[in-house]
Amino acid sequence: MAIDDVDRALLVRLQNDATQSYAALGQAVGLSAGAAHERVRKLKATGVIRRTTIEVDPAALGSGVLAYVLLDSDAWMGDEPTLDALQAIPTVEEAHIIAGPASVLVKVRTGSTEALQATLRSLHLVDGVTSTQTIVVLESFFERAPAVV
Amino acid sequence: MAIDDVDRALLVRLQNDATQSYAALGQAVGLSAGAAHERVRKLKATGVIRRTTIEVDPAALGSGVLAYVLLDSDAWMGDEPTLDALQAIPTVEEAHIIAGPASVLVKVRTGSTEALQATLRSLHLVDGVTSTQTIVVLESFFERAPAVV
DNA sequence: AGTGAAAACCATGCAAT
DNA sequence: ATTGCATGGTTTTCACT
Repeated sequence: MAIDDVDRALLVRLQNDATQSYAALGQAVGLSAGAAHERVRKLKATGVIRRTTIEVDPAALGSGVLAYVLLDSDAWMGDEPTLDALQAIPTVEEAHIIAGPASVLVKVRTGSTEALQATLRSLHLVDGVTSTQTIVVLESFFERAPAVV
Repeated sequence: MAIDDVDRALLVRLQNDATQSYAALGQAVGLSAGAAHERVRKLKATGVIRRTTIEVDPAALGSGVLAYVLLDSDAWMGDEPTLDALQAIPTVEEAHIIAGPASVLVKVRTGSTEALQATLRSLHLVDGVTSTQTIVVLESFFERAPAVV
């Protein structure tokens, strides 16, 4: 799909506030409400907009501990069993196959260091994992949505 | 604020789809539309729900390269000038002060390895940064929203 | 692709409990 | 804190451009 500057402007505005009306949205980018609606419909249909969602404050829900964990392995971990095992751990927010010393990088968010420890235990139990290296976040400067280039 | 199971159920449903009506939302958790609306209003007022937003597919917008970069420094980087400098680089999606060998961990998303290189150059120009260590993501298993515990 | 308007639907406020 | 209802606004569709 071809995405032009108007689409990008719509995406930026919806990223900031997805509750605004199509009338407001259209006015901001110089379009009628109907036209704005049609563009957003297409962006959703083609998958550029994955979904409309809420951004939750993890700290308000009691998840104040953030860490990144590097997983070393004795086998190739790029297959579905690994994905399933990692996805089954609710405190694992991201999982990536990486180039470099380790095999997999996961982002973990928990409510306490004890819960982090429990997650590390779960990670050690994933097939192929031989060791982990944990990077504990002391303070987050920011976590923001992907830039709309 | 006290968050109960009904609130959590509402949060999970809104994370999946923030476009549904309060009638549907209320029915799903055993509440009237008005009551569901009132609960969501409070969750927004107290900051548990930060905002309603769209989730964009970075790949569809031409950002297919993901990397994590560790920054070493010769000074304390936990202050505002560092935050501002990192925030000013649009390809930097997250920045965290970390415990361990390096000082700062940043998440970078670009459209090409050339653009990644340009971001690394920008990171080297940030005050205090002495060296960087880049972890390139080969494949993302998943990136999902924080779990509502 | 965009416009303008019509119809169905929903958010929002309020009185009552 | 929840309900049911009224109303003003919004989404959604459609004929026309």
